[in-house]
Amino acid sequence: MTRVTIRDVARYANVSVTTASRALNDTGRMARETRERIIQAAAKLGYRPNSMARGLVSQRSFTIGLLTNDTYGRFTLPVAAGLSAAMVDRGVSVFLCAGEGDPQRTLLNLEAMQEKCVDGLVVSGKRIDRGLPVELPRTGIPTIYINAACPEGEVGFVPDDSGGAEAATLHLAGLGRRRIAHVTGPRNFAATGIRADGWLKALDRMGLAPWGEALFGEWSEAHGYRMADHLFGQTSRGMPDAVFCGNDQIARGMIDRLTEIGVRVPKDVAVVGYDNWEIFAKATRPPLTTVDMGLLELGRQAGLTMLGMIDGKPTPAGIRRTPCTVVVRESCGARSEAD
Amino acid sequence: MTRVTIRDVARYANVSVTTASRALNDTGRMARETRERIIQAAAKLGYRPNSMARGLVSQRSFTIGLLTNDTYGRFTLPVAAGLSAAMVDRGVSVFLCAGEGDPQRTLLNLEAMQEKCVDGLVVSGKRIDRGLPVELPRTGIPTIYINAACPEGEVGFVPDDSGGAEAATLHLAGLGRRRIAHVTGPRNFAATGIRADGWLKALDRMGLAPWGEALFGEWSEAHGYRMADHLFGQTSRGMPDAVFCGNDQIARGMIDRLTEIGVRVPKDVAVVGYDNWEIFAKATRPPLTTVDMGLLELGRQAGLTMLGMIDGKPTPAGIRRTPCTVVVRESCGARSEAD
DNA sequence: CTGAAAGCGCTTACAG
DNA sequence: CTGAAAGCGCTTACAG
Repeated sequence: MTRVTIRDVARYANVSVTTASRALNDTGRMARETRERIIQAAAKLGYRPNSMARGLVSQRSFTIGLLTNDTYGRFTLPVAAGLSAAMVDRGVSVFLCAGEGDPQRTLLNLEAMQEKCVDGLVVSGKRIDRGLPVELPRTGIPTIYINAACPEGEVGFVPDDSGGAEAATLHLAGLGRRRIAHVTGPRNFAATGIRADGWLKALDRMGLAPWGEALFGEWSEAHGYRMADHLFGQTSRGMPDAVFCGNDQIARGMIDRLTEIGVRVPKDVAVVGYDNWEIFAKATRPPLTTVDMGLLELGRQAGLTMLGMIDGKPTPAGIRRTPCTVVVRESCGARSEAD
Repeated sequence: MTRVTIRDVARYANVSVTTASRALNDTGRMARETRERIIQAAAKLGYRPNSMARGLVSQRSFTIGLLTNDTYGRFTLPVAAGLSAAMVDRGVSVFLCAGEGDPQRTLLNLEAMQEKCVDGLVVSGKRIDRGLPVELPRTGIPTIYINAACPEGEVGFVPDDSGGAEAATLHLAGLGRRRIAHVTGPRNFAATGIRADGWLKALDRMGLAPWGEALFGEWSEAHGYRMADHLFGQTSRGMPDAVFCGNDQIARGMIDRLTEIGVRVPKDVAVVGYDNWEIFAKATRPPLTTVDMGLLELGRQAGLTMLGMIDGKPTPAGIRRTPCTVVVRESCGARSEAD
């Protein structure tokens, strides 16, 4: 029942612990035959190196901490999956620390991570203009900020929301839409501003005028629902023929209301969402064309970068923007004739 | 820049490492004054015990592994948050291992957890009748199964779906509804059967006959949408005055379609969902009364139990069912007059 | 090519 | 009440 150690392996293979260690780590030079004999002995005995012992001497724990304040994890979970996948292949595991936006709890987690001697720290949030509820003490631990405010001189990863918004708008324009409105979340989120800029930029590129101003509000269905009335209620001033929404919930509310008041989607109005929250986007009637932020890949990239930082590779500070893509479903009519 | 160790603390407080260790761990007996002096020295120097070193000698890593195959984490995330909260207070951190339902990856994670010498393992899934895609090797590590198939002789946690379904149905009956239908997910999920039984049990208790059979299908809005037509399409055979839905998505589809065909919710028909997926339930028009599975608390309970198992406390095998509660919103009319 | 020894940072008998 | 020593399971100079 007691765990097999490197001593057991060494004894079994008739070598010293030193040699066993070298064979198992593929370092040093030794007779091929010896190395293989040792490796086979390890396999035979079901040897697993004790990473606490290994960490103690090598001063690396082969762990990183993921600090998140995104309780429901819609953003963090795909990121975590990508991160974890990149890491596990290299033998590093990730601690999940749910801060719940509470300074007390965050601090507790932070201390735990220090005691565990994590090799790196990933701070993951749900908005790019807010950091942790506490100041991160200067620990000297490599740190990456994902979807969170990234302090000067640190490295961050963020989806390229400007590019995503542009792509969405260009998709609409490419389908012949000319009067493209934008309904989005609260004005005080950095992301809304960036997406609105992407919308304007794409319109400008196409020589199109924006249909009114960006309609800021909440990230909710209710906001989309209300803005449908706002945009399509008074026919006097004409109507947009497309709406680019700041997230999928808004798009859902928009489409639901449009359907209720007899505006046909996509025939009369094309709608694009943002987030590609699949369970949501696919259930919208019609299924929602939306922007995917590529969070899984973002997490993977961040993981690779973290691995480099841990290995001491020089890593320039600054924010990396990873690509967003338009996922075409049916709410824009791109497939109305094709399929 | 180099980390402060217990030796630094000992030197600073003018005691041996042994005494420092005892003071910091609050073991042994020594002059109060000495103990306090040491603790203050530690605080002053910002000492954090190295848990790898501590783990090496105490044969405990103060970590557990959370193996999940619930990619999107709707179920796992609240569970993980509760688990983590219960654990962090006791100094144990949790590794997040996303198996993605892939045997290869799951195995890799499992090996990583063994190398990390986790004190416990939590297997978390999204359905109670499916386990990990690989057989868990007999490691002797305390293990808890949450929302996943729990092998004979192991300990598991699961929401009390039968009780939840009963409570939902009784809520409906208590509001005077007499013709209560049930629309739910696929027949081959264990949870659908259990919830359907709860529905029948509650009806029986109230002396009510079920309105037709349980309508199995998918866990989707589309299914709810279609079943609305099925239940309310032909007026010839009468209509239910309430529908208990197997999850919130089904309820959402149901309500959306009901509204479209002119059936008023809750006036004509009361609807209850299941899951209390808030972002969803709150956006439904009207906001959805639904069953909350208490996943956060379930996770906390599991964490406490795990802590006990790690400490060697005898823990009877078997499945624990944690309570589900009805969250009242507006889709049943419980508040139609009140508010 | 191989091994004995020191040491990573702790805890815990054991001795005083 | 306090400390010197051994040891947890590894890796890595150092010596041969």
